[in-house]
Amino acid sequence: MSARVTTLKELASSLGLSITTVSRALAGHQQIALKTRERVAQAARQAGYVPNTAARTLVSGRSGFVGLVLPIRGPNLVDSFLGEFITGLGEGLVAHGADLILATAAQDQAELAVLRHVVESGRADGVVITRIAEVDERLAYLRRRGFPFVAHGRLLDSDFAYNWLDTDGAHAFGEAFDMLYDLGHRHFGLVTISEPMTFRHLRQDGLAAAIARRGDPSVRLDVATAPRFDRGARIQAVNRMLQAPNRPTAVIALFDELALTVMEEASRAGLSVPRDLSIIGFDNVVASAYAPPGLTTFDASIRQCAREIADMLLTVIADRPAEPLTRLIRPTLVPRASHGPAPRARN
Amino acid sequence: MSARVTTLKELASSLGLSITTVSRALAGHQQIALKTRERVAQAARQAGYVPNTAARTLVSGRSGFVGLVLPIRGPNLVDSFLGEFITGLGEGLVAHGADLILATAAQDQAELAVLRHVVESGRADGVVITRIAEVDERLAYLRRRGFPFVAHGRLLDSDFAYNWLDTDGAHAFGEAFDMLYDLGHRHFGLVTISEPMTFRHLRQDGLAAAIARRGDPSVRLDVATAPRFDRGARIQAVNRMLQAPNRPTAVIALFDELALTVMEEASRAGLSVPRDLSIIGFDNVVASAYAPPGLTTFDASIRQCAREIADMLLTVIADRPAEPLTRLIRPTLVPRASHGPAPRARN
DNA sequence: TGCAGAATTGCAAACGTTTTAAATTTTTGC
DNA sequence: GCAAAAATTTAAAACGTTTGCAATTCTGCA
Repeated sequence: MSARVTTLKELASSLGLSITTVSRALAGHQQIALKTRERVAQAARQAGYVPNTAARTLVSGRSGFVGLVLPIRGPNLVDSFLGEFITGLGEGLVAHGADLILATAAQDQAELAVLRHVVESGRADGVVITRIAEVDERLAYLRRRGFPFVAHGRLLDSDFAYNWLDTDGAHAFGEAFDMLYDLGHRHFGLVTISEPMTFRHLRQDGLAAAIARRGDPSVRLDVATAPRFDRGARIQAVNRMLQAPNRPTAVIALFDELALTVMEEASRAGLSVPRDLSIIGFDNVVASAYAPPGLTTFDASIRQCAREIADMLLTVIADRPAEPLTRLIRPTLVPRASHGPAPRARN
Repeated sequence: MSARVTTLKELASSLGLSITTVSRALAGHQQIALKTRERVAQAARQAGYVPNTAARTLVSGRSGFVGLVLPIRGPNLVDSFLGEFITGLGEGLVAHGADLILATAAQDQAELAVLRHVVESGRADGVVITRIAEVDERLAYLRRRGFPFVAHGRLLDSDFAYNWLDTDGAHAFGEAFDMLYDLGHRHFGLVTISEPMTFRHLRQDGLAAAIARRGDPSVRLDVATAPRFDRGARIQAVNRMLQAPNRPTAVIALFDELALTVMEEASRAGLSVPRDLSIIGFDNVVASAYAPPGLTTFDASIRQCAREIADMLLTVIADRPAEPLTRLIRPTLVPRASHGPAPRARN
């Protein structure tokens, strides 16, 4: 019934050769006679020989896998980039014959524990970590172990170097501010989250820097903060901002989901976007194109980033470069219809 | 620098016990004295011992992994369910201590070759296959090998039994028709794809069956077909349908992306949804909630399905049940604002 | 033909675990 | 206090591969 798997031993005996020779022949060693190499390759192909991963990993110490720990959030929360990110990683890995292992961290489980398990069980040759927190124990752990990894995102400041790829959110937020300023806006709103993620600081700092660069004392910035996954609190915070006696004319949101909430609540409050209120997001999620009037946002090309992360990690694994690899990717503005000139009169 | 990994041998010698005893103690064998088991567990915890996956897999023949082959499509096409699906699989697997292997099939690469590699290299104890085609060589291969698998989707008819979980698209399409019929619609449009995927037939058949059940000769059905990933052709086909002298009053789309195209083109053509045209989709993608006026669709709860698939597969791996496991999940209608009563007068 | 040296092939150990069968220690019953 | 039984522990083989080193075969040349 269930077809057995061909092993090196079987292949060897069917060819009248030793296991060693067959192994070397398949690996393409020059020391094996060309004729033998061809004969072995032919037989292996015909027998459908596929080397056993476990055996190979055991002896070589290399698994050919790259690990990613997937945290499970609430029952209805799916990381909106997961699909893109994984597709990109897969693309980057397959070019080098590597595959991805996805270890899930249950909701109540520390992500670090799962990461440790992946690393120390020898399942992976390197790992990717995402969503870097202000104080990130994963980073510290991996560094302590000297285990190959690439971070998607950066620490704010660190006393050690590591491999990372990040989206230049600071630049994007500066660009957003400049564009809105040039459209006449002076009163800005920022909708952000309360979690200690570094990308939040980087983006906010980019905005602050752009404001400072203008040196215009008439610029004003209101900030609305809510926990990332608390939709109710988010809506409340947004409404507090929109319904203030003197509301901003332009709102920049930390990411699209927040921007979409602003658009919904603005429309619910009878405000017209972008006539009464300009809104700019970040991420370019699919819904941002569909939500009327079309959200102006930044595209970070997650898939491409993930692909590069895979490349970087494979380089780190293979070459262990002395200098850490770092890449800062500039997101591109996706201008849609949610931004426009500042309204003349105030309500 | 790079911390070494503790092995069973080290743990054993530090405890003054044999490898065998330590192995058994950690596995919780009753034959090992309770006191010894506790002592070993304590030492293992303290040393941070994690068993080597490769070694364990090699000897036991079980890897603790479940495989999924991820086909890479065009540069900008990401499977819209991938994130949800993987999250669900992860959730289902983690409960049993299993993890997921994601093998990517490059664009030009046969998915079957990658699947074979995953199966025959012993990387996985079972696999999940999705997007079942009318004639699916993966299914045939896995069955021939007797390798544990669960299919997400079904063959239309098969002379053999296998494990599957499917969304009851036939039922949903029947429900959509009935609802629209009761709203007075008699002239229907179906927007579908040309690829030989079984879900297409199942849904279309469900629609046909519902139409037949009514036995109303005045019911008319127009069909627009386009290749799944050819956006241009899709738009053309939709417009041909919408701009026909006698267009349908209600359109059912094979899935949301097609429905969204219909909504866009309808609005471009100056049609008001749902006043002039009712539209119903399938999948409940995120954008369907945002695209005005809000798409009525069916939610197949991919994440939950994936979770069940994981459970099923783990059962299959562990118990090799004689009878195949099958589950038909009924999707739930998500009524939004894109459907309504049939218009009185015709254009 | 014989021999050095190059070319080719093979033996055996190792990777870290599980598991069978056997050895050792402890307990029990009389 | 001793044999038998029960409880506990261990030695060694096995999983399928890679690889250092040794063995064998071949080639060219005297």
